[in-house]
Formats: sequence, structure tokens, C-alpha cells
Amino acid sequence: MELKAPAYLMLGLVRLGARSGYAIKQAADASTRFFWPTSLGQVYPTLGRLEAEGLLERSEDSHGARARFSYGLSPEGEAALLDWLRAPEEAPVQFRDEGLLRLFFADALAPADQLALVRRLRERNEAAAREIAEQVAPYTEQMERSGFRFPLLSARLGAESYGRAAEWLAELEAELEKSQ
Amino acid sequence: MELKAPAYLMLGLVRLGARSGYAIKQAADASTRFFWPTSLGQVYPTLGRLEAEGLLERSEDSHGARARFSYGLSPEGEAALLDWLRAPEEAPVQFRDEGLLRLFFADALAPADQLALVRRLRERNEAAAREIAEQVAPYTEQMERSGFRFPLLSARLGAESYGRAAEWLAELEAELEKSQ
DNA sequence: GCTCACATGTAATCCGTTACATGATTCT
DNA sequence: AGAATCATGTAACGGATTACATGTGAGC
Repeated sequence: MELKAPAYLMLGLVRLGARSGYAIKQAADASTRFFWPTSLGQVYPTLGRLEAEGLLERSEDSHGARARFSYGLSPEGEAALLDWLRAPEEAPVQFRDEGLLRLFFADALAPADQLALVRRLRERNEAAAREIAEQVAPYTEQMERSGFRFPLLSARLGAESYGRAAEWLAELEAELEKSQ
Repeated sequence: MELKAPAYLMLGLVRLGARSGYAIKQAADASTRFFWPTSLGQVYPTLGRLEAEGLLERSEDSHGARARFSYGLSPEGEAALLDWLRAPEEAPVQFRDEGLLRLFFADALAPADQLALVRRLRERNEAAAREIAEQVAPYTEQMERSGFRFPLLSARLGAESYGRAAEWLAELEAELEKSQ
């Protein structure tokens, strides 16, 4: 079988109460987007495979001519999710940030452009931290009331990381301003 | 034309002194790997396209039967790199972390397994911060002596972010230990 | 009546990694 | 003499996004 992370994302979100492919996409956009974005073009085929493998159970919920389905975790699906969560080998962080890449090469710029770049990066990181605080945190707080506390903790960790990077960039910005 | 980030990575590394495809891959592994990993299977085709578009100049440097090439930035390549660095639209951070995804779903685990997961994540982030401090920082300090200061600054920002996440996870770990 | 959110899927395309294939040079 | 490193490329595969295609139901 050998499932990949996107498959576990689906299993996990179904476990948290997302019943349809559409609902999974919505939940992912509202919560896991910051550390695992996904698209509808991936959701439906993955769901299909998981059902074929017996990890998800699909029940029909169609209205007239329009197909609609409701998913639930099978016992095998729950077991697969737990095995993944307990797996002792941690995948290395895989991080792609075009902004940091720009910073890396910023020596090529004139001082005023360097300052402008650092400012843009600081603002972008602040915006990301704010988005998490204003959109993801409330959503995951709702989950906490249903007994799921880790979604909120993950959101806080994300906000913290982006916030710390923004602070660091603000310090660099101040330093560059001084030396102008 | 419309170049993507990997193309600018090549242009930027050539500008910093990497002359061959092999050297670019080495430089990327030693420095930009943490925020923009790349593979040899991408380096050579990208280099070829950049040369075809006139952004890189390739001179032959072959020894006998073995092909070897040396790349340099053309004036157009330098201009393209600068345009990209000055571009006012900042691409959103794109971040995929399977570890954070696990944390998000950790409510499914028993308390002891939750603690074990948080510990693994903390260790992994510490390891990443350490790797940057021990491998990337010395390499970029070398660059600083040649007048390029931003590579080191980028490495510090990366180490700072990973370090802060590790601290946060350590706090969570302590909290989970207490409530066991 | 129209627009928007709900809802499901497929196809084309793009990106990126891994594996394959080859060979020279340098160090031990 | 053998291993590791330097060096260049291609091909197969897999993963992910975007665009396409279709249709319902609710609210204005």
C-alpha cells in the first residue's frame, strides 16, 4: 500500500468530521493549508483510492441526478492513520520559500532595494502570522471545543514560527535603515 | 520567457561563483538546500534553457573525450536576476511539513504516543537548526569574506526559525510530560 | 431569474526526484 | 589498483496544480 502524506491528510480530516470531498478541501483550506496545501484535483482521486483499498467507507447520499457521497473511516483506515502517526522515522522538513531565496541573493541589489526587499518579506511573514491568528486559530478553537486540541496547537506553532521570522526581519530592516 | 525560481537559483549561484552544473548542485546543497532544495536532474536542463535564452554564457572546458563547461552570467542574465530580486509581488510562502501534519492529527494518539511524537519533532527541528549552524553558516561566512553578506543572513534566519519552533515544541513536550 | 456556494469528477500539463548511463581525475 | 569525487547528461515516473466539464440548491 505505502500511503503518502496527502492520503493521511484525507484520512485525518475525515476523522475530524469532514464527510465529503468538498468538505475536506474546505477544512484543509481553513486549517492545514499553511503546512500542507491541497487541491480538489488531488482530493477526489485520493479518496477513490482510499475507498478501493478499504480505508474509507463511502455511502451514497445523492439528490436526484446529482451524485453525492459521504465518507467515513473504516477500522483499517483508523489503524493506518494511527500507524502513520506513530511511525518513528520523521521525514525531513521540506521547505520552499522563494522569498528567502531572494534574500540569499540580495547582495546584487543597491542598498535601497535591499531594504525594500527585506520590508516586503517582513510584511509577508507578518501577514501569514496574522492570517493564521485570524482565520486558522478561530477555526481550530472550534475543534478544541469538540475535544481536539492539537489542531489549535499546530496553528499556534505555525503562527509562532512566522511571527519570529517577521521579528527577525524587522531587526534586519532597522539595521539596514540605520546604515543607509 | 517567464522564469521560475529554480532558474533564478541557477543564475544567482553562477553569480556567486559556481561555474559548472556540478558546482551549482554542490553550492545549493551547502547553502540554499534548507529553503530551496534542488537535484541534478533539474540543474542541467535548466542550465541548457538559460543558455538557449542567452541569460548564461557557456564556454567549453573539456578535457579530452570528457565534456566540461564553464558558465558565466551574460548582461541579460544579470538584468533578469535583478528584475526578479526587485519584483514587488512577493510569492506566498509554500511550506510542506509532514511532521506538522502529524501534530495536527495527534489527538488520535494515546498520551504517551503524543509525547513521543512531539519529542521526535522537537529533535528533528533541533537537528535542522544545528545543521544550518554547523554546515551552512560556516560556508556562508566564507562568502561574507568575499563581500556577500546576505547568504549568511539567510542562514541565520533559517536557523532562528527552526530554533524557535524547537523551543516551542520543547515547551509543549514539558507540558505533556507534566500531565502524564 | 441570477448568482453563489455546494458538489464531483477528469484531462492536460508542469515540476521535481530518482534511476540510469558514462567517463575522467585525484587520493589512498 | 581501487575508491571517491568530479562531471554531464537523459529517461521514467510520480505528484500536484490548473483548466475543463457538469449540475443542484439556496438566497436575493
